[in-house]
Amino acid sequence: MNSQIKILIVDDEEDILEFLGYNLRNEGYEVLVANNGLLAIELAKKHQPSLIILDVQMPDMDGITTCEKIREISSLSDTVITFLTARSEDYSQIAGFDAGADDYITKPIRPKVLISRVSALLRRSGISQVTDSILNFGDVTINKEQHSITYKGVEVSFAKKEFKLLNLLVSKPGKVFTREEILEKVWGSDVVVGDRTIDVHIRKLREKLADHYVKTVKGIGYKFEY
Amino acid sequence: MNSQIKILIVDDEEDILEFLGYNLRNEGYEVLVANNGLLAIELAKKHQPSLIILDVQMPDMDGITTCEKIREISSLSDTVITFLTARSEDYSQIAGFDAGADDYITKPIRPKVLISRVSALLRRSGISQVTDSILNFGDVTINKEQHSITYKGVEVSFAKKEFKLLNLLVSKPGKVFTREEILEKVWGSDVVVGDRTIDVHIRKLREKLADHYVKTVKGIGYKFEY
DNA sequence: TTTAATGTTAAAAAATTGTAAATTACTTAT
DNA sequence: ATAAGTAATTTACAATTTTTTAACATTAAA
Repeated sequence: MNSQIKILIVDDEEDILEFLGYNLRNEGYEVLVANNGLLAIELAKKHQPSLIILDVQMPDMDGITTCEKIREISSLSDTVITFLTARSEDYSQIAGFDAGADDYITKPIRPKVLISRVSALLRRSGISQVTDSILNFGDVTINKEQHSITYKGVEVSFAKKEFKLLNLLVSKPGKVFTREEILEKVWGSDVVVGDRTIDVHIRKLREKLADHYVKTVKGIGYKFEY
Repeated sequence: MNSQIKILIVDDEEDILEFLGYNLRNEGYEVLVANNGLLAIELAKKHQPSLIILDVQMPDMDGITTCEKIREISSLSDTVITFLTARSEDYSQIAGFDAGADDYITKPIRPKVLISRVSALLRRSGISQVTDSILNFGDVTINKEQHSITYKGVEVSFAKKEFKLLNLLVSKPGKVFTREEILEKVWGSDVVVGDRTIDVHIRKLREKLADHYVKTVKGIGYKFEY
């Protein structure tokens, strides 16, 4: 179910808000609306929607500016932003959306197209999974929200770094993460640690889960398989 | 690397084909060209490019018609189509979307804009991730991201150098790589290794895959065939 | 046939990773 | 503020895997 996915619609035209809102609510999304950029930013901060649909042309603060401001908010880095544009609008105007939009939807809007576009966007950014924040891999279940992991049904406690490391590996099962990548993503780019630190943490994961989940690719790095 | 993302360019002007082709190849894309709609459709069917760049104005069959025909081909439903239009052609921009295009690029084309637009399009449609790292040669499948190779469906483990060597050979099937080239690309220009080192590694490849994939060209080097 | 080039094998050398224990850094509760 | 507990890192060495070498066999082209 979509029941907990939040979508924020931003447009100065009441009609559009209603039209989009109606259709999206119908699909089970939780819909928030704003008729101007400032309100949009406020609502976005407060509710952390998964998706923001943003009209380009608005009085006071236009969509592009709003988008840029939203992109500066780190708590919203996972939020997908899509523009709403009239077909006639010169693309170059929209082109500034390198700045941070993920897609654009052109008016006039056909409901079916809207729905499929929205669900594709959410799927693509992995939000439909993240939002319920429970991941399952074989005997391993990860609950990001609760920061807990169960192996074969029983809860296993993971220290902070271990959790982060496992989450990184699990974020793309099968993909090999190089030592550099791991250092960068788990420890941070500026931190310097000894040669064996990663190995030791990998070992902890293997101790707590079955060995076969975390695989060494010698000379390259590690990957998660299940 | 982008090395296996295919882009088909369709334009009746040779200059444009060359210009676009040069710039896209430079970025690592595999570029196909067609100077008319019929050839475009044929090539598209055969190679299933990720992106088709289609000039609107062409003799015989124009871009819009071509686009409509391509959109009827189900195997190409994931292909992104973008039009190429002169800035002044306003109508075609609108008609283009109805015909099934995903975007349009206006002439004159600036290389950097082209590149960023293309990568944005591919990113948006999730293609860069999906296609990115899976190569197929007969019974051999190479997944760079997973750093894994399967032969006839079963995974075979390749050490780092072996993997690198196979990838080099495979990067241009049929091309003969001299020993010097191989040394340079796999070992690096400054490394000095004995005479038999390459042979031993080639042997490893042959052990793990069927013999016939890696062929010796005596006095010159080795090539990959399938 | 001759001969330079390549194939084959096993073993040595080098590189990389695994592990346990000790140390240091942090947190938490008293 | 201090002690105790937990987490993170380092160290030193073991184990494993990869890469190279070297000696000899085989092959294909001139």
